[in-house]
Amino acid sequence: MEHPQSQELLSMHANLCQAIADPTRIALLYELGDGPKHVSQLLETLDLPQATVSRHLKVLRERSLVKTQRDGPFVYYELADRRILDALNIMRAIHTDILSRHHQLIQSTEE
Amino acid sequence: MEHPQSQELLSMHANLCQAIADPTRIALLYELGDGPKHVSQLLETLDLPQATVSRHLKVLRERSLVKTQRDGPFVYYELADRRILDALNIMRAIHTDILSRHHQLIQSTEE
DNA sequence: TCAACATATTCGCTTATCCGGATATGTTGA
DNA sequence: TCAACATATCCGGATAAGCGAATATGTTGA
Repeated sequence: MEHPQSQELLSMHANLCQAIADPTRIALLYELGDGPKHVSQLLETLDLPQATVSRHLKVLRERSLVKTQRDGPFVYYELADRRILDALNIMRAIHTDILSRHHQLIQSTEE
Repeated sequence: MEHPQSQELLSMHANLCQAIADPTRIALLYELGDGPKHVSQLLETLDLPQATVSRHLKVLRERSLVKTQRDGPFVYYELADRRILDALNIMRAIHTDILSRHHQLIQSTEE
């Protein structure tokens, strides 16, 4: 298999991956997996300062991972592409496996 | 759908995603998608300083995304879990779609 | 044992990212 | 129009991530 990619494309690819490299943003994306929500709703479940959530939403917006829609005073955020959840789930599955493998290692060392 | 995750797990998840948030590491992972390669082979295709590649490989190693095997003077690197390619491909597909959507926007604005 | 090659690490520096608090902007109903 | 609420941005300062150059470690064959 060939994977020739320009430095430029690689950078942009990495930039997109950067968006999911933060715990708050991962939580936001999973929250939005349930459907569109406005900022106050997100604040409720995440329990973080409003400025913090807004800043992270901006990162997701800038990278086009979410889209927004204003409804009166509220701004609803929505996933722009649900495949982002697939990517996150794969990463989580890999992570789970790594953890359980480490766990096994520790177990077998202890006995 | 429920996604209750402890802050701790979210951090670790993010930490794993962090690994793919760099163009050099993405390139390395795709290179290793072809099969195990030693550092000099990776240097050839990536055309980067040896220290740089070694540092990035260390990041991947620390997060258990790659495993190593020494063969004489060479250290072979190999993907620990090929699903990482699936995750990367999804991110790339999302990125491609974003780009083409932007492109369409520009086109329709110009006309 | 030692020169030569393969790989890893350290150092000093620059740049990026994250945060909380304060403040600004946008929107509504009275 | 203005108070009240929703959201976004700005400002420092702290922490982390990136880099190149130099150096250290590991391995081999002579």
